[in-house]
Amino acid sequence: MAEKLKRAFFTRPDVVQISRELLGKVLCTRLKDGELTTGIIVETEAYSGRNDRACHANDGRRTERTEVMYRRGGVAYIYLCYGIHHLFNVVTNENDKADAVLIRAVKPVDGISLMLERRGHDTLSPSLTAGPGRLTQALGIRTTEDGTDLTGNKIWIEDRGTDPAGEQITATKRVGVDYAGEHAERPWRFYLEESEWVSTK
DNA sequence: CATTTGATGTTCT
DNA sequence: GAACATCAAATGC
Repeated sequence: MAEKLKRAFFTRPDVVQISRELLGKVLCTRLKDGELTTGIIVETEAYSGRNDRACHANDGRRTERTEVMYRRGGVAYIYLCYGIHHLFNVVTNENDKADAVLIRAVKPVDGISLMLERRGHDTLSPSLTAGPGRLTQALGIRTTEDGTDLTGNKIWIEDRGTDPAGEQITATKRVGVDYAGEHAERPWRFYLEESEWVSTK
């Protein structure tokens, strides 16, 4: 039943559509300790490398940090936010088209005890994985995994047949990008309306 | 409760 | 120096 998403899913050109389709998919990690941790994606945001001032790689901006966004879809773009938080993005589109989807929240599924340990929590609550900096800590994702191939066996995404119905999906403006002017108003953030595991509503 | 503040790497001014 | 795709702890009602 569970099927790992293949390269062709990520190399498609419409990052906004991919962002919507990632809701209900399962983000999985099996890192150094060898233990599986997973969560259902409940909140995403789309960023386009062209004509989107909210995107780090907008209009061909190339730095050491943004270089992986220019690679072929299906790799991880992980960067340090505010010097503290490791934020995980899925790179999409073809080579030199710097699009990406930020994963903002997941609902824990497998390896919950390890996720609690990584976060220093005693009990299960939305603060475990609701938020882009929180879910990466719970899943053990760090900037050292930047550029990881998502068709490999360290970080990947599965379709377990848990896709939401269209009416469960809410589209709003993206969080924390007011500096992007009119582009900040685009409804490029998607989340599952009835989920408790969304960062903010 | 709500609001403020401290943490701090990368990028731009 | 300042700003930033954030979070948790402290402070103020």
